[in-house]
Amino acid sequence: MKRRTWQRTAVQEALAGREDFVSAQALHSSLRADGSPIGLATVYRALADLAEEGEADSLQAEGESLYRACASPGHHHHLICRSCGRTVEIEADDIEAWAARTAAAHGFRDPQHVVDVFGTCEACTAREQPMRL
Amino acid sequence: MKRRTWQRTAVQEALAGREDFVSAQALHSSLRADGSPIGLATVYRALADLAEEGEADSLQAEGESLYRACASPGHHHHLICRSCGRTVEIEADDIEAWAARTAAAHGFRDPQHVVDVFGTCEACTAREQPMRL
DNA sequence: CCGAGTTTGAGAATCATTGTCATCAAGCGC
DNA sequence: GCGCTTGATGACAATGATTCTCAAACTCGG
Repeated sequence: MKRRTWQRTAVQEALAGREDFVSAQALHSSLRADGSPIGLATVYRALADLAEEGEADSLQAEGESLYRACASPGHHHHLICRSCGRTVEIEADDIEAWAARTAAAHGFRDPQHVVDVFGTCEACTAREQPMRL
Repeated sequence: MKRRTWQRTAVQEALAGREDFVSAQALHSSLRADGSPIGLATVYRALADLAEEGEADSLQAEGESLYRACASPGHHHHLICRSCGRTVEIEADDIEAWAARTAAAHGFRDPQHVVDVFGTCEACTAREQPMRL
């Protein structure tokens, strides 16, 4: 059976408290900074579990895994600022349909897909090019 | 200036000779198995270069980078068998448009996107469930 | 409260990838 | 063809994220 320990709760809450994608390492540092004596391995395990249970989304960037608490429970994708990490959840039924159709057209079963859009958000665009004129 | 060494050529050819995504390690083993005394670091460097020059596609899976020679030069996506790695290149202008539209709708600039579809190809489906009845 | 079975955590271990640096060789000018 | 300059190579160390190990601590059902 799955047990409810304060460590798991702490990870869950720490994740819920941010709206950007974080690495396990960063979340661990953050927790330690807040005075929690949680172990690194535990953070990894908790995040992996959350991701598996669908309570968190994960993506790979620059060789590390990043996690984020899911705002909406269902399947969705992300629009991520490549500069500040701010993330917007987006739904795209058209994409789901397209992926399923494409897979089927080539005889592939059990289609899964990775669809993420990266860009520079307004705030970061403004910060990087302060009124160039 | 960029020099043309037999090592780079070997990597390029080894990649062109396969139609699935391979890891740098696997490609290195493969080359060594064919009698080439090429070094691992060199394979990594060559693949990174090829990817940067747009001659190879790369994607992250299970914590490692996989590479594949590009059949079509332009922008495209992949339909990948999660069991055998066989890959089909797919084009999806609709997706490009959707990604651009979505990014713009949220004020994001310079949209880039990651779109890959995974599934189990016919051959692998057949192999894994040999006439279950 | 008790006992069984999970979970934790410190540190070791793993694994892909990158850096180091002495040596090698591609392409230049001659 | 000859040498030279400089980027490329490769054996190995170093890095960095993630996972494993295993004894001790803890959760939950009874």
